[in-house]
Amino acid sequence: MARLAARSHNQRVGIQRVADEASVSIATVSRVVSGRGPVNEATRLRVQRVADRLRYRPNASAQSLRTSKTMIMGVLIPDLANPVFVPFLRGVQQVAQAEGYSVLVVDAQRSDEVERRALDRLTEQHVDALVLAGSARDPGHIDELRRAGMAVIDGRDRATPSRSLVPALERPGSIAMCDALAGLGHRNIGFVSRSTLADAGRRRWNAIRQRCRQLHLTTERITVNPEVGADAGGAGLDAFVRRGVDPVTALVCSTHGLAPALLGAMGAAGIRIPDGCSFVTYGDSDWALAYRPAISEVTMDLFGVASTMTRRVIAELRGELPEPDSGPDPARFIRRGSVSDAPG
Amino acid sequence: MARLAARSHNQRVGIQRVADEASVSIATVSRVVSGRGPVNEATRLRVQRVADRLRYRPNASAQSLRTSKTMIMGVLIPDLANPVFVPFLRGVQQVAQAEGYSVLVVDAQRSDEVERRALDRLTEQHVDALVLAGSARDPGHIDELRRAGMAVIDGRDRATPSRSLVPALERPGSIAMCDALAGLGHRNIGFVSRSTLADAGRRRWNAIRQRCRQLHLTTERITVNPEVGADAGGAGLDAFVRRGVDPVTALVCSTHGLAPALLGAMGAAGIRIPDGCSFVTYGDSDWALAYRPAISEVTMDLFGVASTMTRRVIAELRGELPEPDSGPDPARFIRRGSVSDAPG
DNA sequence: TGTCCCCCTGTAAACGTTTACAGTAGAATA
DNA sequence: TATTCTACTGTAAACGTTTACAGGGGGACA
Repeated sequence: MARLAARSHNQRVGIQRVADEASVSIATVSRVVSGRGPVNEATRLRVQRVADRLRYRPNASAQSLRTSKTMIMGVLIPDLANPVFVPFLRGVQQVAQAEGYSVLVVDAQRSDEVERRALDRLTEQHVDALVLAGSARDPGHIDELRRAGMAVIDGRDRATPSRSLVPALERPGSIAMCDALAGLGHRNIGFVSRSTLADAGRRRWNAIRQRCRQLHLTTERITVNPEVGADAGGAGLDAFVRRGVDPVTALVCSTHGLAPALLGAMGAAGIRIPDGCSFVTYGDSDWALAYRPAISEVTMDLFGVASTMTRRVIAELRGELPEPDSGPDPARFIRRGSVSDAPG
Repeated sequence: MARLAARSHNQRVGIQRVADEASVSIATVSRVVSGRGPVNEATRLRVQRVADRLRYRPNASAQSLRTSKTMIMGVLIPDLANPVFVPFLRGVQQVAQAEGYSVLVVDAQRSDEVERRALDRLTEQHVDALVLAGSARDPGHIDELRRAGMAVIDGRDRATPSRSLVPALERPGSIAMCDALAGLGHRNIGFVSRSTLADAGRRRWNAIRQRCRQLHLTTERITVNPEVGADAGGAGLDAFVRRGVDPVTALVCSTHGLAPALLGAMGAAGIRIPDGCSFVTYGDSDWALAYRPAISEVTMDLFGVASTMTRRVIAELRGELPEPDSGPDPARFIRRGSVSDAPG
């Protein structure tokens, strides 16, 4: 008995039920709840009240089936484990939510196979639009989606012809940093990393080297391998920083995870920041601000980029024209206390 | 002309089209693509080929409308900006994806209002299930969803009656850490933080104090305010660590963002880790492993927790019985090089 | 008072599936 | 050969909306 009652309560209340209870046709109910079409004020109130009382919620599947709009957008993240993409996701999420869209998130987990399957499912799931963070492994697939009428926006769409979003952004950031250091009189810049350079590290090192060459600065690649820390490694850095001719006056840390260890090593070796040596790292870390002196960083505003992309794709969906490109460059060098004029 | 062709190409191919082209009824097509029901092998092949050729994709909205299953699950994150929740999201995502579900993610942005609206939309969106990270601000709302037949799983469901997931997990981690330190002979433990303690900090400090009292250890609250860093702050710590009677032999850092600064200060003050003092922090940081000595941490396996929760809710959806509670405790103290026996 | 118009409301046809049910053809059995 | 069974296939009715179209009732105008 109780069971039956529960069941009947489970019965989702549909438009028909509301219509009956309010003694109108389903068309009128639809007009009331969707706010489209003319309806007498008294009727509107009555229907509204009934709908509220019954806790009527329009069935999204039926709506999408009829209108072929789901009000869902998909976002494809190459690798959620990489914290770089979290602000991106937040950016999409926030704008989408504000504009009435829900967000279906897919983590490709760095796997082409997973990405392909995920995209397949997304299209079946009938998302209205697709926001791509970073590279699409299979551009053909994407084009196909576009041809099928889906709104797709890709990091690549931003002028840059680069294949992937992050590298495309990182380069200007590295360049800005080199320029800033040069402007402060630094002539020899050290790039500190482990002996093997991952993708990101290689890109950064290449960008720095290239820009420094243009600026007539010299660069040194400094390897800490692998036992850098408060105990060891400082001596090696010391050799670069304090040598008589052409000392390194600014150190760039290849990756954000290495920085605390490096800072520890420098402290142990008696290298003061920024007087003895300026210090820069990549990323967007909570501790970089907490440190004294605060650590300068090359950062990417992926939150901002994602917001813009999402706004664009929504504009496209609505047939409006996209907002103009504006705002500050998403890749920036943020100078903090850890960077000062070169000595001498 | 080209335009018309494009349009016609845009026309989503439905089950009818496939049926016509393969000279069968739509029922048969449905049977083939869904794999349910008997169908002659030759027919199956023919239909399959036509479907592939036409790139037929069943319309998800129609399917859900008919079956009232969306194969989407929602996950509600209290605050995506808090990196603690990222592994949680990954856990949900990964399991869901593997089991054929898509994930609709909602960021409550620490706002009750946003959370309420998001939940509303989720229910309209007709997700099959809901995974809640952390507290649900409005338990009534959740209960209502449950009554409406949705599978909902909440962090609170794990034995602990605590209101929110993270605090509930963090406490055992803190306790494990205290136990470990006690086992190594530490008798006086310092808790280092800024002068004002945020929620998380307060919880940690309370847990530590309470456990240490049980273990007959003494605790000291040490405030670094706010200019700790390689330059300053070390002296203050020094006073606690080196004093004659009852020195602090282990420092616990209140929050992961403060740790690098603290380590810098200790290095500058000449406090060696772990010989001069053991060191522990909270969180799950990439740099904690890179540091030398590697930093010990109190961590929460939110990825694991989320996986389990998701598997559970999927089991519920399928009417299977949930897998038994197993695996290691999600809250752990991970001892690394930064912790050693107490001196003496 | 008759006519036109406007505002509101109802009817019914989609949207693209799944699935209960009925039907058909051929094989196997009597 | 007649019957029953099996294995497959088709028909049609949902699922819960939106929306084009038609209809009805009253006020304004002639």
